[in-house]
Amino acid sequence: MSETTSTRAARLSDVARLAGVSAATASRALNGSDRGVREANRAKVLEAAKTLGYTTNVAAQAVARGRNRGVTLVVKGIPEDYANPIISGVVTAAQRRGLPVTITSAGTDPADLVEAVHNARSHRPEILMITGGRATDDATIPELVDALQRYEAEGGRVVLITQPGLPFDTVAYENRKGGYDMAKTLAGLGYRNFAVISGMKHGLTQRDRTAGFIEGLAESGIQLPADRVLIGEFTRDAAYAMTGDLLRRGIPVEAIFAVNDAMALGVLTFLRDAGRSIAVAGFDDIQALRDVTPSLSTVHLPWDQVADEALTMAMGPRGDEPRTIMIEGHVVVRESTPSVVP
Amino acid sequence: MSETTSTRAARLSDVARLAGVSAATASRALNGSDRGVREANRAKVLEAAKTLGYTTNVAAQAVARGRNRGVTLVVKGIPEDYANPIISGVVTAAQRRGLPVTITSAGTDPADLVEAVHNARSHRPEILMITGGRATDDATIPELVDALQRYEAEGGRVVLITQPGLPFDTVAYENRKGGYDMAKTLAGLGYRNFAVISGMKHGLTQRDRTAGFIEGLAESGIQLPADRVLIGEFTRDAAYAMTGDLLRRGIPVEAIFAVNDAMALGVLTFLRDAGRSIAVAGFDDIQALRDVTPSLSTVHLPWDQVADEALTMAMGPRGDEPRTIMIEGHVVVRESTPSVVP
DNA sequence: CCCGCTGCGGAAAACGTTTCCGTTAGGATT
DNA sequence: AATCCTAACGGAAACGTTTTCCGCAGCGGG
Repeated sequence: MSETTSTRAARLSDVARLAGVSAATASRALNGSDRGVREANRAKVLEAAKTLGYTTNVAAQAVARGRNRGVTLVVKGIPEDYANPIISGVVTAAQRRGLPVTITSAGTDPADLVEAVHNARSHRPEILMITGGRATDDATIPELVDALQRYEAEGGRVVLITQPGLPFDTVAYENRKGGYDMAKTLAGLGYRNFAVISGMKHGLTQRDRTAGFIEGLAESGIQLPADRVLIGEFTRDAAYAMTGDLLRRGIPVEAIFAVNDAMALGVLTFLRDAGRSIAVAGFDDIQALRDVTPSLSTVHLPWDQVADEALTMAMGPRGDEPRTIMIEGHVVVRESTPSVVP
Repeated sequence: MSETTSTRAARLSDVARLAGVSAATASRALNGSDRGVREANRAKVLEAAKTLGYTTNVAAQAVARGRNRGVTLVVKGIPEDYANPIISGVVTAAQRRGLPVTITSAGTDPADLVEAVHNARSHRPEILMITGGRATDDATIPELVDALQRYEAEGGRVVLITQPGLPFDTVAYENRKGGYDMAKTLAGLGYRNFAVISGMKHGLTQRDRTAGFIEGLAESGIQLPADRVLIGEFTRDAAYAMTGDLLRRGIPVEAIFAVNDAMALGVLTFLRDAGRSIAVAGFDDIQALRDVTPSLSTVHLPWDQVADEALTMAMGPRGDEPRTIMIEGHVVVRESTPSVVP
């Protein structure tokens, strides 16, 4: 406890004094770009800042400017081990534009999301981006919409990466069509007996993907009995467990459609552990798939493009109406769904 | 452009006025926990905050308090798809303690790290946590140390999750010993001809793991020729490519040690693609391994514990001297390194 | 020689909180 | 009934920036 000389952090006025200019000039030299500062002074300020180890106090900056630079990304349930492709997409896209991005995570509970949004809102970022599926039965939606609308009214920018339907600029991807296409593809490969491993009942993402899949099957002349749709948590581990349940029931299944890749991996691994050979298909085309055997058939989504569109929309002028950009995916057939010889 | 009524965000004084109390009281009711507020008033304030859709302006709060609540985590190169186990560990550990965590990512370049730290520092968080390997030849280290020491002098808390040796509280894991143990284990399984797939020359993590491995081999009576240590980027893709180089050279290799799991997966996949059967071992024991075949032998590290120790250290009192906590891993033998029958 | 620009610098007023400190009310103690 | 304590409250001064507004100098054109 000897050398704990608790110094104050250097502040702008310190820099200004050392450089022999006013705080206003120092500010202009360091951050405010619009107005000119004589070259000699600018150099002195930069020099002084360096010797003092000065860092802008962004909090103070945000207070003065009324807004925080950059984008705040609210994500549902980070701790999943398979990286969320949206996160890396947004981070890279923002980096390319020189925007700082702050990630705040919410639990999987809808109420957590609202809280996380409140939290993010309290940072007053220029851009507030929210990702994570919505649920139909979600009682917190009105509250969420309210908070976000208020935020927009205050001059903030809101972009959603999720299902369309909320009154905000949205980048969405074709969940239903992806499921539909996958069903047709699998039927085309000769499969007839299916099961679906899905997530929480009311989640829109999984609901649309499942509904699309069922519709695609129906159009191929295949009825999917209700008990073939298993529902649980939206995670790899839950999918692993659900596959066990499914097999224990002794239903003859030829192919399992999991509503996302992480879950599909859980299914795949369970089947391998159990020594069963059943076709598996997923959704998302996360990078982790590259290292898995058999390679997984899935619906590819161009995540980088999704993130990029979202950022472009956020940085562009605000439209009169909320816009929605739909991104299409396409089915990729790999080893996990070999064609069936009749 | 009709209803773009750009309202001001509600501020504390608005809430106070509506509740019929002073700003001071409103502040105490909403955030300042220490002092008492009469129950009736507290209720009125909360009510008013709700109807106004008030959110604390954390920037202003940070300015007033002089510090931002929570931990800022600086990570090297987020966009890797295999989730960094440290990130999820820290996020969960912080969540459990009710601390908000902000993640800022730096590129892979050392200079990027310094910049990211400057950036993080400018947020004035209570806790500044840095993860990502250090390099020996890193010219930016003095600058980094300087910035961090200044930060501590200003009253901030710095914790590193990386190699020991810098004058800050550090949580480190036994890289050298892990490599060493892995070598002995593999030798014990009967392997004799090895190659190592490693990352950037001067990275301490990979250097220690590699050095430990070589030492372990030596102690088992095996010399590892220098040309058997391949060096490239610290990523899965680079490892994939390096494995190709290795095989093209026609060296008879029985087992490949990759200095981390992501790289080991690249190796594994290349071997599979090339139809070769060579033993592979990694390091870290990331969760993604569960879904891969053959299951990968690796050095297990208790990441949740690492993160937890780091947070505990950060929240506890500051010691007179920087402390270092070493976390040990242990070898896990799985299918990718079957025992060799001589 | 005067006038109006232009370009730059500084003083000071915001920005939205927290917190210090003084004040008041009301109950407990003599 | 007078005094002392304590708890709750409010006014106002911070916190570290940005930005507005004003002043000043220098300069070219009339």
